[in-house]
Amino acid sequence: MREEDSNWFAKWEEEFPKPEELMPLSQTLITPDLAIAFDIPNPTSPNPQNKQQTPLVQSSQPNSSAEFESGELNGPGCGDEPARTLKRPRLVWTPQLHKRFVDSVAHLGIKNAVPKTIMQLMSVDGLTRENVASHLQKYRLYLKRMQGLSNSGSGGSNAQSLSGADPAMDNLFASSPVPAHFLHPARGNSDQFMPFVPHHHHMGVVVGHHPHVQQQYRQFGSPGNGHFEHPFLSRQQSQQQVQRMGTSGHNGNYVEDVDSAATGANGRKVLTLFPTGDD
DNA sequence: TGGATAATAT
DNA sequence: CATATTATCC
Repeated sequence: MREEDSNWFAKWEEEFPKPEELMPLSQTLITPDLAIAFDIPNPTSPNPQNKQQTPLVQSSQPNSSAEFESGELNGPGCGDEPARTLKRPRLVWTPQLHKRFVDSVAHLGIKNAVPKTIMQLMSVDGLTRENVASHLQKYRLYLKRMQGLSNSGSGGSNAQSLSGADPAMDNLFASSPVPAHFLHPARGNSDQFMPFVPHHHHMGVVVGHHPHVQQQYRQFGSPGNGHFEHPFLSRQQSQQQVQRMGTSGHNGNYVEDVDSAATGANGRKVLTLFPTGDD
């Protein structure tokens, strides 16, 4: 008797942070396309910016970014985007993004959980099949690793304090609950559910560069949110929810809805996806 | 599509 | 320099 997923979609949405609940993140919430559309310098431009390594963290406002790209956008050769090669920077898989990923896979079923389908189901703007495929690969490894080690008990959905699992993987993957069906492949009853395509929040691609901040488990960021509004952006006004769950600096603590801000260091741009309520 | 490998970041 | 994470190639 597995919980019927009759209302899985409902739960799914529940798990997602609503735009209203999201915290305003003053980041470079601009997608390459959008940037181009606005005729502004491409945030993804290979601009050799100086590495602004701000040693200090955003102690004042953890959830507010220190700066925007407004100033650094215009740099030498920024106006000229040789072939606006929309070369997106490395995609940063945030726990939430992973959550969506896992949910999509779970809802699709292992059988249909192919990169293409997952990507489509996720409806994340900016996400490419390659991104999903790459991550899916890692995810599979994680599941495999876990299956091999967590065989005791069919209870099976536990996965965290395993001494065999790689710490790095756990960190990210443990952030999102792994459906039980994942640990046991289609056995006899292998049927998936309907290919329902949810159209809740949409995720946009954000390309920003931040000096630090990335992990979720650490000090609890004070919810002193700074509210910033972007001058432009009419379609994707997104806000990020910076919820940090950190406890005593110990590991073994998993976060549930942690949203980590992607940060890029020195001239490196990071691509971040954030949920938006637009479709 | 999936897996291995390279590249890059931390 | 080692490890981790993502992109890319086949």
